[in-house]
Amino acid sequence: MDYLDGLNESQRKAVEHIDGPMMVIAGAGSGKTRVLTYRIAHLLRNGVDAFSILALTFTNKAAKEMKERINSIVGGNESMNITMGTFHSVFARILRYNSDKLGYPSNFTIYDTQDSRSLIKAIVKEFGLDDKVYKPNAVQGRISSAKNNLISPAAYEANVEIVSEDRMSRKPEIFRIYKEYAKRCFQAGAMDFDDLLYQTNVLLRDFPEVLHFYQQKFKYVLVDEYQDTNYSQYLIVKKLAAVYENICVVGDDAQSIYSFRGANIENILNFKKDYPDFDMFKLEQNYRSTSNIVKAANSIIKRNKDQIQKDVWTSNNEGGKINIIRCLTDNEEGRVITNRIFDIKQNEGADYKDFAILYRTNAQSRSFEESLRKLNLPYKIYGGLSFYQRKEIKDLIAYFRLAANPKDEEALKRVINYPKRGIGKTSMDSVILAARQYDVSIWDVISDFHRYPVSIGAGARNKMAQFALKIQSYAAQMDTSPAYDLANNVAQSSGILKDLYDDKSPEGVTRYENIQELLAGIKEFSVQQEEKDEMGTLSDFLIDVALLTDADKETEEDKNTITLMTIHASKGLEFPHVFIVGLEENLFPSQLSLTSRTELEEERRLFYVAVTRAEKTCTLSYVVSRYRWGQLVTAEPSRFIDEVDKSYVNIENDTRGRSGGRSLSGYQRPSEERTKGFGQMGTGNRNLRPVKETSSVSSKSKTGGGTTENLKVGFNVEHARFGKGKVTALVGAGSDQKATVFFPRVGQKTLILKFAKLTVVE
DNA sequence: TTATTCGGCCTTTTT
DNA sequence: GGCCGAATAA
Repeated sequence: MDYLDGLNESQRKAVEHIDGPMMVIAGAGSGKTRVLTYRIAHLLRNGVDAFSILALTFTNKAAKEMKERINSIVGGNESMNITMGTFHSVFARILRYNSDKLGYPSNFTIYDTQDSRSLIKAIVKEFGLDDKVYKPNAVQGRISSAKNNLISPAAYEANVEIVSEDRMSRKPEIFRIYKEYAKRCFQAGAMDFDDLLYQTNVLLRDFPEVLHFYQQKFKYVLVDEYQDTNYSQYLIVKKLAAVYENICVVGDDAQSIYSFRGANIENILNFKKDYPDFDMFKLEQNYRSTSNIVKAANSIIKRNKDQIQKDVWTSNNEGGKINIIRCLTDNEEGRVITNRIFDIKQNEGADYKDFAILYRTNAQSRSFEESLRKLNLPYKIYGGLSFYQRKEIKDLIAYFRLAANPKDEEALKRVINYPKRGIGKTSMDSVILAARQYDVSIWDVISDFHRYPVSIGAGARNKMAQFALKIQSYAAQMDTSPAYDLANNVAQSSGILKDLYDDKSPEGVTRYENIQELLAGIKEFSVQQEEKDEMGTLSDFLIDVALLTDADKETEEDKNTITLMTIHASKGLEFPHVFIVGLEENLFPSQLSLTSRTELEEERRLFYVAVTRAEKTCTLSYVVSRYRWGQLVTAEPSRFIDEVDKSYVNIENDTRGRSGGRSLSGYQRPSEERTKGFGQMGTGNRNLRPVKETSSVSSKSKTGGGTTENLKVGFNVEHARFGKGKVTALVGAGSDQKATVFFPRVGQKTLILKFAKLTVVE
């Protein structure tokens, strides 16, 4: 039992617990993943069949890593047979096997957030409701939380409390939208993210034989990050584990940060009710952080009222104090933090991957990106616009989705006229109207105009019929060709590849490359499937795509880079040096979370999560004024800064009460010298930095005509084809003026201002 | 039907 | 500052 030696007492006890319900409350950095991994390995060593283990993780990447670690402990590749992944991906697959029972096609589509929102928008419009009142985001939120609490459209309508809430908020028609939304998703053969859990519940509720099958199959159930499960997930787990009760949940109430998507700490309390004789294990020794960081984190979280008593401690070194940095603007924050990273790297020989910049909102990444780029430091942004959310990727995937399931209306609407084939809005509107009247999907209409006649021009009708034929020919290959062959065929014959190839602007080139990258990814998928002796079809690939995030798609070159991400995305990760930025009132804590104590406590837990990501150093920063909605607004330091016990804190550059910014010079001067040294900034002197000109310049130049006499050498400009660049020379006069512009990625270009569309940017 | 511009409205956080 | 939809022009 050599593998047990590396564990501490409480870890080992948890690992050795085999049968019966158990809960592990694991403080931050206490080796939670380790326990989970070792416990599964231990189950396998003790003769438990890998096929009978279900492990639900928070990300697919975590699942992948865990499988690898299990293999390295147990040897062989038994972990391959464990059902492991996120709730969404595991149950999406289970739903696929059983979709016929629920009346869905087995190739059902998974609608992402954008798809659902656009469907809701369309419904609001069709109902003639005001989308200022029925804001798609808000409506979607209502529907989503209904589903997460397993409230069907009918139950929603019948629920007095919910309906009166909607009336109070002057949105009494939400129940109708929900009903129509559910109907249309079903008609389109589509499930949204919430459906993957909701429909799983329906399946297990209405089909006892299915429930029985999975109860027998999954004799051992493990759930990671249990504090972040919602009611819908809770009930799935409860049902599956009801027979054997070999259920192990792992979590930390102090790190519950997903209540906005229905996560419920109550699930931890319910656990005690559901399994009164459960065994509880507490992991309280932190192996990750210095004692200053652990103590500081404890001093933060103890302000929350709602929590399970825990005493997280560490035997690690004291380490440095938590640094607090004040900056004047968000741009300066970017520079200061970036320079700090550079210094630490130089002085301590740290790697880029040892650093993380964590923020509350994705929008904050901009200033850090800019300064990191200027210093030529490698970084990777997680979240935000992910690879799979890019337009060109979504476009191609929409074709794949249609091939798998032609009734997928969101995909159809997306690409029926892309690349352009002369099917305009007017024709589409008539078809949509007809589809509603016949009460069928748009696909039904365009694939059979004889049966569903529509009064539109013969030209448009022909084009649509042609499009339908094309999709049908793809669909025919769906189950017979490997994913890559079909994908490649679709990319070519849909015209997407050509459309992007013809676009020679840097953005166009990038888009083309992205498509190639996607195809390469599919190729890899095909090869992997072949190794498993399965022919991976494109629709198998689609499940992965819908549920994959950037965290799951890490490439070799990303390995040694500085990490930029939201605090939410950082959960479960750790870094030697962590920078938590933007600690300002109304930003962190968020303005939208200040109305109740529970909301504020969740923000505080978020802060706790952020601080506990740090191993060696933790730095907090805030800004005096920040650009928000394009305007400079003043900010107050976050209350959270004051909530950290003063004995673990080192306040730098605190110029409050003194003449502003003076003590900051200690940072700025070296930073500028360094910037110059890299030769990235051109002038290097901030006083000479080009500034935004009056609107007359940009509006004149934007229209493409007119002169740009206000344009000066040294200005930063943007050109539609080449992106951002700097004007290096101007020749000529009036509308014949020529500008020589240096674009970093393209090189020098001479543009005739009469034709060039230059926008002056800062 | 398509291209282009303008104005309104944002914004938490993610599967 | 950026996105989306409506309005407008070609």
